[in-house]
Amino acid sequence: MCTIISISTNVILKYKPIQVISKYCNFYNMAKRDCEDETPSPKKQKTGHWSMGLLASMNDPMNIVKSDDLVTVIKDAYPKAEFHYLVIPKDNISNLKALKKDNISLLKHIEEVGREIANLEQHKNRTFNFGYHAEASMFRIHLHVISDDMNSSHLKTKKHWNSYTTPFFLKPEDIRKSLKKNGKVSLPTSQQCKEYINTPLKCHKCDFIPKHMPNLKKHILTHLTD
DNA sequence: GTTCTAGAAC
DNA sequence: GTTCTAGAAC
Repeated sequence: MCTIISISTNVILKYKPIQVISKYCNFYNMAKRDCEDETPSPKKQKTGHWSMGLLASMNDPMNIVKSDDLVTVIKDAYPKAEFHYLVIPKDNISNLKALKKDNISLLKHIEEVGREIANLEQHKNRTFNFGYHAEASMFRIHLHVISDDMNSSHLKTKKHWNSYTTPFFLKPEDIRKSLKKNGKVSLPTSQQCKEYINTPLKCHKCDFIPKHMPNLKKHILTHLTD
């Protein structure tokens, strides 16, 4: 856990400008403290830094929806729709930038498992979207499998909304294609990511332009079907 | 990733 | 005065 952060911090130190270094060092120190804390609280000992949350979740049998040799599927702890799952590889791939051509078959498997989950009997008459966040907050790549109702008390901010409804939400097949073609994943720049996240709110199912999030949340109820 | 809250927007 | 958003969290 500490090793991963040390390596990525070294890379950041090599390439990022000073302001960003300070931001990441701060993040590094927080995570490092969690790793090194000799007398952690029981809660801390279990979960560690929040960015490690997925790893803790996938190791807790209570959270596991399905697993096989290659992947674990968990329910998102803060679902942004009525159904929201994460398909996570057992192989420790920290983020999309760490993907190699060798991982293409694993990515295909992740998508297959995602489709299986979406096609479960309990999800009949539901439409699901599949994607990776261009900039994820949590370690270990994870495919979002999310129903398109977007109806959830945990969906609160413009960032939440736009992270699933703009090109910030990367199609799994595009990830695989760019990996096959270029040997690495082509990702939007951090500036592009900011623009996607700051895109004015718009309903994902019609032309409705909401005034603000509460307005949008009320509006999407009109699209619900059962 | 979430929580909290100051101050902007209404 | 209330609602809403955006940024800090050491």
